[in-house]
Amino acid sequence: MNPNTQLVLYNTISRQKEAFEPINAPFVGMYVCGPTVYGDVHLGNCRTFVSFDLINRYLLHLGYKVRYVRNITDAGHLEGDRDEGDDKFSKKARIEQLEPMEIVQRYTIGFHDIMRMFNALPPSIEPTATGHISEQIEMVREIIGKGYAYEVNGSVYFDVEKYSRQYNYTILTNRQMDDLLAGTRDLGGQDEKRGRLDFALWIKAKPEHIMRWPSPWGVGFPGWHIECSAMSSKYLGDQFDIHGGGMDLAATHHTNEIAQSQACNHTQPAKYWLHTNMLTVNGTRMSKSAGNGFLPQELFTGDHPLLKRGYSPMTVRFFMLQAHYRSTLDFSNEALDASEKGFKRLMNAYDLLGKLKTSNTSDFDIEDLRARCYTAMSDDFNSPILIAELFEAARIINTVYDGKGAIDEKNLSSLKELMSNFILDVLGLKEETCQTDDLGQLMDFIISLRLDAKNNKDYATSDKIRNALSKIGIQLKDGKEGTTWSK
RNA sequence: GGCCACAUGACCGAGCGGUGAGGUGGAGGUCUGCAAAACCUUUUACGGCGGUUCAAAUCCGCCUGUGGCCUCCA
Repeated sequence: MNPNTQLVLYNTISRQKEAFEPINAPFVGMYVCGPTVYGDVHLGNCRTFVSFDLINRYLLHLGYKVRYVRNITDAGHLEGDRDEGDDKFSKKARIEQLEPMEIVQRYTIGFHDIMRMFNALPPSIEPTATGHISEQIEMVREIIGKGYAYEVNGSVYFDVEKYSRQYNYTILTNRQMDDLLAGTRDLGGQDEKRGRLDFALWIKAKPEHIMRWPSPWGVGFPGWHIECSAMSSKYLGDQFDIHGGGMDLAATHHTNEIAQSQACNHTQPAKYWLHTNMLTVNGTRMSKSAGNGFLPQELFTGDHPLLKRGYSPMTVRFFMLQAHYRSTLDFSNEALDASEKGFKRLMNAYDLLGKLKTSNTSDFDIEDLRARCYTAMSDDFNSPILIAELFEAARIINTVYDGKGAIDEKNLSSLKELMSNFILDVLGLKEETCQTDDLGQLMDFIISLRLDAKNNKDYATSDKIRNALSKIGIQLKDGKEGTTWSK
């Protein structure tokens, strides 16, 4: 690693880039809001988790001991406007004739499968909301004890207006309280909330409600935001380094998390708040409600009206990493096509590293390139610039391979380390072609047959072999050193 | 309606006060039996109108357009 680069990251709370200084270096605590597992994760969800995978990987690469906590929301979030209606799990369960926990299990496994395909490292701890009901109840009790929440009819609400007199409720979004109030609808007569901005910490369960737990306020289930506050403080302490999630969570979910933690512990839960931007389709945010989302599986197979064809998981990951995590990224077939070719080019160069011949002199200075890679990543995890630098490395590799440039032992060795560090460890990209030994030997044999034909000037046969292989997705490349192939 | 972002070449995307980021595509060339791949050259853009500055894609103002949040969402 390069100790000379200071990592800076953009903190939503200050709306500027700040030097990253962990509370207890070399330990770093990072909490990321995970998925709600009542349905398949769509590609937009995946983008956030790939972004935080990059952040996690870079922190690890820099030598930090990261405890990465990402929750699974499997309870309690309500649908509808006024905390009415079924919870998502029991509703979905009724549709599919399954137990709520069966739904949770199914989609949790699906989520893990997808994350594995994207080559995302698993978090250190992946707590579930249903597994931490008592912690949530305890936190609600404390908030009531501190005077920032009140019970009505078996439900508990957070008193936002009281809180906002002592703390800056809108610290994350910098909104004015008056504007927030203007944006809310009138409270109906039946509403139990005292203030229109108040939100539920604990909700009384209706008789038909399946997911329910006993509490000091009766049988019910936790509100939307309390799980993250309870679980983050349990595993990372009342104050930790990084809290992350999608930008859509900042205004409501994270704002309320901060309020809960402040009210309970009188501390800001996280030092740095990181928010990833949305994936868009034709300029519009991909979301469940807009119906413009598609599933990773559909993207891989190409089985979707918006898709011309399928793209591999690593192509999609590379596509995501070519944009900065705080920018929106617009999805299109053309953009995926471009990323696919770029990704192959980069990985092809990486493969060539082992075949390079060294010289006594070197036309390239890898040290300088290496420094630029660290500079890019340390500037708020700027993976697009890192990738641009890696393409420069690819050019060097290809030039040397072509015999049009020289590299010495020392620079080649640092080039190998650089490529491996950044492509594999930091960007988390991996080879997708499974070149088994059997296939390799078979290909060697076919290539030797074709070489015989070529030597006999039997180009009809040599082209026939090449065309046939091309049809099954294997490209032959005749070079000075002989013929190579790739899938 | 309120608040907040963003507008970059054929496309995707960095940059955010002063040397053509990069990828894809297009054109030309080198290599090759021909291809492919690779390499070289080329394709020099920053929504509009003002302003600040020796200098602006980059700062400020206005306008236009798009999007996000305000209601579950990564």
